[in-house]
Amino acid sequence: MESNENTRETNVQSNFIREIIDEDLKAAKNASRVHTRFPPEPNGYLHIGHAKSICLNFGIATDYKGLCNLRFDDTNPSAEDVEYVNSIKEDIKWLGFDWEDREYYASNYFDQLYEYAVKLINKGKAYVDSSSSDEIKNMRGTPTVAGQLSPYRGRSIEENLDIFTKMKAGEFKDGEHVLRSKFDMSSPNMNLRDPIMYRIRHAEHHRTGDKWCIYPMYDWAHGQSDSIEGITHSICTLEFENHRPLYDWYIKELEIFHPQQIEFARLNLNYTVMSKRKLLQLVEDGIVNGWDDPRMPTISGYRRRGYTPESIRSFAEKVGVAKRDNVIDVSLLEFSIREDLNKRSQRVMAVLNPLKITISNYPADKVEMLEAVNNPEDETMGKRLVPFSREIYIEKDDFMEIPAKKFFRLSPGNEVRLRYAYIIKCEEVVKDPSTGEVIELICTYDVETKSGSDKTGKKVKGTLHWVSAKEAIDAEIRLYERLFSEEDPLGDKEKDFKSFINPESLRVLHNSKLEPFLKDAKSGDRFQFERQGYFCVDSIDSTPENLVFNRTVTLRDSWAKIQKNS
RNA sequence: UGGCGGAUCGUCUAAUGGUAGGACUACGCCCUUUGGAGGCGUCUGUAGAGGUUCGACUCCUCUUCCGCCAGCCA
Repeated sequence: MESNENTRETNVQSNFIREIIDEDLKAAKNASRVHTRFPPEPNGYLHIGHAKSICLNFGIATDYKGLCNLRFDDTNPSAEDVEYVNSIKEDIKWLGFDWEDREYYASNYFDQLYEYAVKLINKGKAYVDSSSSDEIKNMRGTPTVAGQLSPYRGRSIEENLDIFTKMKAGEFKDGEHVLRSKFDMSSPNMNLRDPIMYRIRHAEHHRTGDKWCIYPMYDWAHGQSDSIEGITHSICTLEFENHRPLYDWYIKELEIFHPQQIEFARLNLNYTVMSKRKLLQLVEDGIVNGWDDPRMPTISGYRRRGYTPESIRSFAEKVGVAKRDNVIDVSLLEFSIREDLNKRSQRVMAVLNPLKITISNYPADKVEMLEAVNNPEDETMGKRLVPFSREIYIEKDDFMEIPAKKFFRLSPGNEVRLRYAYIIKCEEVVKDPSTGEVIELICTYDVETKSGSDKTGKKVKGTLHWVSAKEAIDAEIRLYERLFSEEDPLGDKEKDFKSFINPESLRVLHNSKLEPFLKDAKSGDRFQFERQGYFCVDSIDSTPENLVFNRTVTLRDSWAKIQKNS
């Protein structure tokens, strides 16, 4: 349906990172090269916070005519999986970015990293520690108390080399030894207290199989990986700021290319959680239906929900880049998708909760085909024909037997316009005798008021959407709301975040009636259901026989606001 | 109370010694055959106290508050 799914926006706003790059370019640093990278660990699906980082890194590369690599930080085989690398690649592509042939893995560098480690041992800057993990922990000290030197810290270079070789050769069990850098056990920066470089892990790696049984720690792998790839600007989140002195030290001791690390504040959204660990819990506990559940803040979740790549890119642009902690209001994300879909989506009429109307003075066998505009924001999208007949459905919410103040819709004796059709008047209310529920309305129409040729000058306050009963097609509609009912689900230290799940986060409607235009809707197609919101065909569960639509986002609803404030 | 980093409308984000601006939200009004969209407008902000200066969000001093760091996770 959309042909321009993956075009780039222009007019990007500057930020402190771009200013640093501007200065570097002015000073002709790195031969005026700009090379970034996006370095996910394949241990979960990408979320909207990653989208910010992707847009930042790939966006900078594009705008400065540089390059951006995709590099998987796959240094921990026990958490990682190819399922995740595939989903990550799909998500980045869908967002509209291209790493060309630069798909790299930290595991590509395991041999080089091993050589670097040997070099550090030879320089007397690394040693094998044979303490247990508890002992190491206890000797580390606290932020205010210096750590103690490991009894193994004084081992000779020869002995270190010997044991490290045997570690690699698989002669020890998990946890028997680690390789540590000999840095500073009394540093006030905990990251510098002889950080571990290698641990023994007899685990199958999704790329290197069983070639290795020692795996580098992130802190040992990351900076050198950047260096090997010639990354000029290594952009990461704030929590790695404390690690930068370590990365700089490794680079200096190894005498290799020095990428500049720049830290920015990660994205947080209210009414959701953003850590992969917590999202994994929601998946594993069955609270949501997988990583791509439309309620998840994952890229695949938003995609299935009906968000466009453009809307997410535009959102990433709007939130900005800075160093202070932030919590973005989800309404900004919702604004971004409405803004995009308003311009491009096909309009259509769909009755979510049907109420039958019989137009008593309309001929029983007559069917009129009425002209409807496909998108008032874009004339080139043309028009379509919608069938109209004696029996139609309107939305239950569009009728009130005793109208509230400012209720402009249908009520007994009142007139409203049917979109693209006639003005009707409610003459009679039919109720279920046992429950008192309104089950049908008997109305009359004014033949002179046909849309487009109405010369009666009649003015009505409300316009309703509708579908012709006989021609209507059925569909399942999934109404999504925010996943959590609390703005900050992690804010209460006493209660588990999962207890704040919004019970209304998913409501399924089975009796919805759609205009026949929708019968050919394809997986992923997006529409505006007039007066309701934006919906898309579910990519997993929808079939031509059983259409399933997901509500991406509601339209802004000023009537709901009036009700809420009264 | 060790180190590092932060603090500008309700929420984000600009202003880099010279008119505190934009976006979202909220609230009005106009318009409307989507109570949509659009248009116009309003509210609200430099954490506090001193100092330097003709002039301070910006520079200096002190204070307060917030985040991160004690994984063989990333």
